[in-house]
Amino acid sequence: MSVYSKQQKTERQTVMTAHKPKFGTFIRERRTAKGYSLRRFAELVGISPTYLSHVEQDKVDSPPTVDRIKKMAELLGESADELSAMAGRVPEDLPKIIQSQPEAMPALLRAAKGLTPEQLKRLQDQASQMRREGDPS
Amino acid sequence: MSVYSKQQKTERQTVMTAHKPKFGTFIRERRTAKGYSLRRFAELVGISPTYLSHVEQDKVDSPPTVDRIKKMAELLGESADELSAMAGRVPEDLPKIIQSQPEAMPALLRAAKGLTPEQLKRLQDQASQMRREGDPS
DNA sequence: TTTGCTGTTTACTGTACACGGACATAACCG
DNA sequence: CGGTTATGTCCGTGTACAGTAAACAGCAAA
Repeated sequence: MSVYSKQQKTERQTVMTAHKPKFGTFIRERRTAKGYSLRRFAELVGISPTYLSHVEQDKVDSPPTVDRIKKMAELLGESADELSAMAGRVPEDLPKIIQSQPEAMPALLRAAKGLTPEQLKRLQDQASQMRREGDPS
Repeated sequence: MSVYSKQQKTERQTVMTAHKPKFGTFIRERRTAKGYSLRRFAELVGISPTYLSHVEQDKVDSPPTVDRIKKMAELLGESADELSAMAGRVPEDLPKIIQSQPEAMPALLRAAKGLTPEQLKRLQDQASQMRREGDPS
């Protein structure tokens, strides 16, 4: 470690250590419940059996990328958003949405921080309605 | 490339190629406008002059990490969110917010997709008001 | 007891994100 | 004019992340 790199890899690390139900453990539980062998499931997801084994044992420092997580979710009948959160990652379509309005989207998220699921649902409904109404300018 | 790795590094790549105003070019313009030398600015940001030079020439495949971008924004008097978007990255506090409500937050963002800045502002205000009202359950 | 599955371990690979030292160029000062 | 100092750049190197490959051990059926 040199004189630079004073505040490196902070975000990912802290996020990663935060997945409570253990991503790998959860995947293994669901995979076996679905009757997939490790090799078979790895093949369907598009990763190596080796890597899947490591992931399911939580032996990897950072979980798979979002596209693989999405594949897993589809095969297991789970929510991709839920799995992504468990893995400490952001669902793949969200960055583009955020960057399309670099000021307003982050501001909205920060304002929505801490709200209950019910409150968030109401917000979501209002957003949908705005879209139906069209641009009011 | 082996039999696996069929759909690798999709997200980052596509996002990266999307920064229109060229992140590096923009940084250089703002830095020189502020009268910082490359070495001085690099020192303040906490990166090496070499690396900064590469970044400003857009010679790097992917721009700096969010924490360094944030530092740059502060020094240059620019919006960290704006710079992050330009670099194809998500502001560092957002992943945690999203993951705190893995279903509702992505749903909200998707519903808000395509709305105008004015509409988003209205949503944001409503969110702020909800928070003041507290949990209605 | 071999075959054929299961999952696991050790070692290796390629790319992203960065650092360090040597370098060329221009400005400044005596 | 020559030497010093500050500018930015090129080339090589290092490390972490996201994986792969080959070889392995355990077990069940033929």
